[in-house]
Amino acid sequence: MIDIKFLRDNPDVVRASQKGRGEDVTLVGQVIEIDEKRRVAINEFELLRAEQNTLSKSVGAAKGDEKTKLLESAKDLATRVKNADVKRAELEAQTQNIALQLSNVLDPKAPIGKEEDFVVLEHVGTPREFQNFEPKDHVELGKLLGAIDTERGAKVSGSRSYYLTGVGALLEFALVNYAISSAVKAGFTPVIPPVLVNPPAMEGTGFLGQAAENVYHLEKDGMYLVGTSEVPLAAYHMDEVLPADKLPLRYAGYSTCFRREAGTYGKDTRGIIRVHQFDKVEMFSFCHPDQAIEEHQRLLQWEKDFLNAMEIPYRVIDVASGDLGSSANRKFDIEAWIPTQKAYREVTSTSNCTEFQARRLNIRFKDADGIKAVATLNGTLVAIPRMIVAILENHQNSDGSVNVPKALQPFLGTQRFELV
RNA sequence: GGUGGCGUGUCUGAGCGGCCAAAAGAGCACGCCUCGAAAGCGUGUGUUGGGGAAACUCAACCGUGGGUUCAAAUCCCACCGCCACCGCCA
Repeated sequence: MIDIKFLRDNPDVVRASQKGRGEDVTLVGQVIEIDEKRRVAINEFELLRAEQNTLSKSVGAAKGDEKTKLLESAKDLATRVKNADVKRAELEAQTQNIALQLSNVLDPKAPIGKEEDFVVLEHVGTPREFQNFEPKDHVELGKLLGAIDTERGAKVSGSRSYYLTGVGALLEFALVNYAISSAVKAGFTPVIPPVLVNPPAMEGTGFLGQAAENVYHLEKDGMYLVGTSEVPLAAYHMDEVLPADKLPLRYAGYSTCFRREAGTYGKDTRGIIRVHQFDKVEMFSFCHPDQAIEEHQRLLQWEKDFLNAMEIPYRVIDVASGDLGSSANRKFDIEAWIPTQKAYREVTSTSNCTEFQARRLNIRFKDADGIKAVATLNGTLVAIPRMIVAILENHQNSDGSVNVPKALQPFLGTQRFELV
């Protein structure tokens, strides 16, 4: 949620941000208008309440006729207080309601435009030339290696489902182990969070807004399945005040992620690029707002380190304003080269949510200047299926066997995946 | 799932319907003492919101949400959470 005081002082900045995102600009005016009314209502209520507090005290002290008389007027005042309070509560709720619809204020450096208007920041590595053979896609390779079984996945769980078997399963463990051990080396606290969360956690992280249709909701229990461990990691410190000298607090969460993938019919229907369930190691940082931009760069660097270790060519893009999540003020995606698609495809993503998410979740820090909202940032260290796709396709040999990146060899005990 | 107990500030822990932002202790900060420290002594120490340039002032907050009352941390109801015991269970 946006800071209403900031909005009051800088309405044009917020308007420009909304415009850049292609979102409703008139919300800004609506908030200002209702906020005005809200403050008037607060004032009315508080004046009446103060009067009531004084009167109530004198009722306690009074005796006999005096008391009967006072009670009479106190009763009348009580109803007026109640009415003023109801009005105040309504306006507070309305203000909140509209303010929550506003997205985070864009970083001025974020490219303005729609999804396709991203800016490529850099290319790392060179897409491999397949001289003597036609590269196979990951579905075919997965079958040859006994690593991925999408047919049985569909039989048991429908479309966009799969089994990782044999070296596929082993590859997941290796990726996770490599990711977690490098995260621990970098100072992250490894975390296995709950994936079933309650409404405050889900709402607080901002996933029940535009992204709501992609969330699995267990109505009987009033719970949600998370689409990323960002949710339980962010909510971990919900309603807490963190000591400033402990910042940044960095967590690496390993969890299963659930996504309905509503509205993606026909997109990536083949293989495991877009699935309903996958495992992921996610980095999450709570830091001082003044440090957020640097921290964002660090997260990006750790993501790049991972891709480098996997020996996969990729590019880094600065995601355009229209394609940012509502909490992010800037986002960098890493896209790995997928040979059979002759395209770069998203494998990781890191967002700077500044204080936007923390304000909703009520996560603050305390230093000499007082108590303020922290900044939160997140970034993918490794999303398993997409990384498997990238590894299989980029490191395949003509017979369908696949070379294992050096970094993973200690975890797998082999240099090469052979056909089954 | 059943029964019982409990939820108060950074923590422990008092709290009779009005005198309660809330005793006491601990912690923390500052000061005195000291060569320095510990101990001791003294002072201070919640958050959010409204108004105000500020000093300050007003209001709200005792798990959450309702209710009773002129007045609720205190009484009533619902929910959530924690603890104990029983039942079931990987």
